Amino acid sequence: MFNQRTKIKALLQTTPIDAKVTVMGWVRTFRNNQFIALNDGSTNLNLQIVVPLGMLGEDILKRITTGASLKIAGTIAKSVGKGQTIELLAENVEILGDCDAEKYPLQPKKHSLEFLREIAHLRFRTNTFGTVFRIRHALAFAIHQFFNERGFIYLHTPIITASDAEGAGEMFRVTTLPFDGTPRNEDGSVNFKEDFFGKSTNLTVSGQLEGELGAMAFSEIYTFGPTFRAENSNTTRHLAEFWMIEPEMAFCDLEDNMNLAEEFIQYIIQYVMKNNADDLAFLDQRLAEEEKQKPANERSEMGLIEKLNFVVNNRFERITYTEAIQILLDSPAYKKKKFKYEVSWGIDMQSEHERYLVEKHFKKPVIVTNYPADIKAFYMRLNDGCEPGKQTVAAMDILAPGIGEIVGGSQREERLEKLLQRMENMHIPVEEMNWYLDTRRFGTVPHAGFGLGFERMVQFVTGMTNIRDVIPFARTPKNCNF
RNA sequence: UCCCGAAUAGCUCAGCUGGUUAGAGCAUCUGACUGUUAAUCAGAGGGUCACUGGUUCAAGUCCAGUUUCGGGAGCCA
Repeated sequence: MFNQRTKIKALLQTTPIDAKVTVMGWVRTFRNNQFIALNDGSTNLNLQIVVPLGMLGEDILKRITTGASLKIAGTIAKSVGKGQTIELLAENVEILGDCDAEKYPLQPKKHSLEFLREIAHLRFRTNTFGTVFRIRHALAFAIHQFFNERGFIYLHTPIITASDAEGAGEMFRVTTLPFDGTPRNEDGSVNFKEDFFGKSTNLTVSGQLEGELGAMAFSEIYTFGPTFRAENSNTTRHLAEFWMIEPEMAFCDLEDNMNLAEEFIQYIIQYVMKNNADDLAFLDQRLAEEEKQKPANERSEMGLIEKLNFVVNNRFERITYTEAIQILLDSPAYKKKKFKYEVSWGIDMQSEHERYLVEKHFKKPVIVTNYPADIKAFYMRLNDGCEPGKQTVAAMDILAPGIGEIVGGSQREERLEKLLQRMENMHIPVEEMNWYLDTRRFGTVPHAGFGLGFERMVQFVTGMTNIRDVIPFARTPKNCNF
């Protein structure tokens, strides 16, 4: 019985005047006892339903409230009023689900994002979040399409891992051991032999190491899955559970890696611009109104769509870490002592430094390459021929305006001896990593890859400033609702 | 985790140097009206001023602690 319904997006696209259709959706507003703004989530636009005066009894009219779900049959007509091209002249209105107006928290008015975060189970029904999550979907789809078109294999790397050498922060423990009467060894430490996997296990912080194993057979793979970090981070760009895309390519160097990352980002933005124009238009306007509230000197120079167009049509700036440090040292900000943190070759650049490069100096996405080896992970390839004391690795970070680091990647160290040396220096347990090292023992090849934070990408494309507003149900320290 | 700020009606907020009965807009309810666009007009109901303790004749207001939220920083994607 429900198959007969027509989606509102399709109606607004095809405008089939005089067609008899049935629509189903939720009431956004009911004006004048006569006009229902109906939304079914297929688009951010509503379909106006016209209920002829006197057609419905008082008892039914009272039940058409904001949030109620309806099934309406009628005829599509050119709209008499302004504000929409077509409307549905109702012939039959059925209430599928009532919505108590006194208890329903969503009103036909502007709500704060903070309030909507507290009712995340209902916020999909708002214009803003409907739009954000349609774009999130479009980005996810575009990502799969991009890699599929290029012959990458989608590899499902494990979520539970026994490796603690991934080196990307605190991990969530996975265990079935009881809290009371935990089995102990003679020295008092926990006896993980009794645990489900017979060893200590955690949720993954990265699929990269397993991804590399796939690339050593398929040439190109990518992962796209959830990732977990038990960091006590309370910021607008961190989550305890987030999604990450990690391509890994054999026969690939840092240059190829950068080219792919840039093409990739431009491709998925273009996909959304083409397929979610209504959604982007809504967000563009939303952001423009928000900007108006700000003092003139804090307003961003570009609108959302303007910014996306710019990113799609311009090459990213590419500089080495050494050049980046020099730009910072030569900057007016440095000379006026505006930076809180020191700048010198060897530092791990702080947010203020990255923001200066991206937002003030270049005003576009910037790829920084060849970082000092001391501040980067063990698996990154050591560059040959460095100055003494200035050893660098073939790493690259893409920094985006307003977001910061959106991509982190590198060419991997494929030379067994150098990798072993590096692991020893960094106290990585070599014995436990033999499965990883085997790729270097048996037919090793130059390879590279990167990780893209999916939520940060959604933030960039939607202009949402808080990462908790671009994931359906955010997991952050002290918050695991819904 | 650190720094700063906030918490008053369902929502968004006002409430001054402490002083009668804590206000507004929107939402809700009742009624009117009907081609509306977050409809409009009239009226009504709605509050443990986050929590705990303290100062004071008197605390929404001052102080301390706790909780939660927001912004920034660190860690990072």
